Amino acid sequence: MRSEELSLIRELPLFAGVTNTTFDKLVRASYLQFFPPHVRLVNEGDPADFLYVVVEGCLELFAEANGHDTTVALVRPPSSFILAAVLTDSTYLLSARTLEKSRLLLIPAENIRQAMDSDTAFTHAIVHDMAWAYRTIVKSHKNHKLRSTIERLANYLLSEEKIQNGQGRITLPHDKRTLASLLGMTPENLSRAFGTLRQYQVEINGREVHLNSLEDLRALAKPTPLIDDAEM
Amino acid sequence: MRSEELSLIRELPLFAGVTNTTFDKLVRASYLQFFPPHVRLVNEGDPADFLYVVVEGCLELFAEANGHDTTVALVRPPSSFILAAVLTDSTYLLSARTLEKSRLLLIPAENIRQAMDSDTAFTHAIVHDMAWAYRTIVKSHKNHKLRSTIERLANYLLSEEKIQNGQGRITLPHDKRTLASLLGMTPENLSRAFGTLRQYQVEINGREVHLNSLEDLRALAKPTPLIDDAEM
DNA sequence: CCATCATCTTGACATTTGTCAATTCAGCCG
DNA sequence: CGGCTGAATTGACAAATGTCAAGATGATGG
Repeated sequence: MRSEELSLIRELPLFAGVTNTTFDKLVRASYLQFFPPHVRLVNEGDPADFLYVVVEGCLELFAEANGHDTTVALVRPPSSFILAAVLTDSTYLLSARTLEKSRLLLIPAENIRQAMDSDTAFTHAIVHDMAWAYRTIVKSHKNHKLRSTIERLANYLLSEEKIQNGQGRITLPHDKRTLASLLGMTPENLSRAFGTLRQYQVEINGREVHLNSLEDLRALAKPTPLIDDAEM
Repeated sequence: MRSEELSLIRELPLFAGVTNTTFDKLVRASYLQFFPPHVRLVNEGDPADFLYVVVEGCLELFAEANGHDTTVALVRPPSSFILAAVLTDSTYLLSARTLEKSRLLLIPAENIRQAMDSDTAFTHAIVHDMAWAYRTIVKSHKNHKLRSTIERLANYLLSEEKIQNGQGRITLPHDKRTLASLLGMTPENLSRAFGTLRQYQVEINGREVHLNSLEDLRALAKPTPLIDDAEM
């Protein structure tokens, strides 16, 4: 592992405040690897052998049932995923695949548990990671139970606008199939929802989206920090 | 606080393995109180001043938006709630109200954080509680995104049957309004869904439900441990 | 530059779910 | 016992969302 990579990983929230000893032990036991796009890395139901950390790229967490699948979350650096399965020493509840070429750190579950026993700062970092992940999915759950598909799309666009800070001009970071699945709708319906948003001054051209009236869009979306704020 | 109550609380998963010193400090700073039914205790958006532990009774966690509300979870003893808000020192994402007369332990957030700094066993208990809560809501999220309302109801009935161990005969623990909201549907639709289930040998009489063919119901529900198992 | 493949879009239609209003039902209190 | 209240059910209808099939579009490689 090169030193620039090491320092990148050292800065991850998961390692905030941990001792160098703990960090060295964890990293020595881990694997840092590139994976090509569209590779399935985790299968729901399998025992949780590793904690994954996204160092670069983008991962999709999804679940399957009845021949359908649905996207539960998209994970970008710097963030771990499937932490809860590792902590409870049980099976993964979600599957994961790369959306793009991605660099991941794989930390053996056993080493995570050992580090928790010996380094309180690490345990604290774990607690924060878990709490953050929990709040994120609670928000997503509220988003789905309280809003229509069009409202979810409108809020998604407003969130992206804030993230990309694009002065009302954003680029969709994923293909529309994936976006539709994340928003809990079919691709056909996503197309129609974009059509409906035209009357709110939303112009779409491939992945380029122009939000010509943030006011109009906000009036429709009614965003609230209790669902839409990213916090951190 | 009486000694029988104390020992009940001492047995909570949240306090598993913590030192007597930590436990005493926490309990001395806390309030153990009865609350009547239908009392709102927590408002989403308010700063997280307390961690709540359900010692007796039943709590409903819900969220509001656009004049609607939806039930996110029902909490029974022994379980804490809104732990994540306390750990991140932020605002509650969910509101809470009693469904029945309930006894709650209110632990000041500040004391939780202090105890985490001084007692590693407590931190570990917190980690497990969080991980369990996270997995629970991930399952709920999958339940909603991957299943129809009837499938959700069918699986709910099967889960209750397992919990109540009723040989195909169960009693709904809540009124149907609440059940409908938990399952993400309207009360009218819940009625109709019960009607549909008649052809799967489900008889309903007030809150008494007879599942006369678990096989038929399972064929419809297609339960999976990755959504429906309670684990712990 | 064309052929090809995948993605996206559109239209017609089916299904699911919600809404509103009316009615029934059950518990409770005087 | 009667009447009140809230919960639950039912029916008729509307709206939201999904499905299937057909085209359009856009990127890619020979």
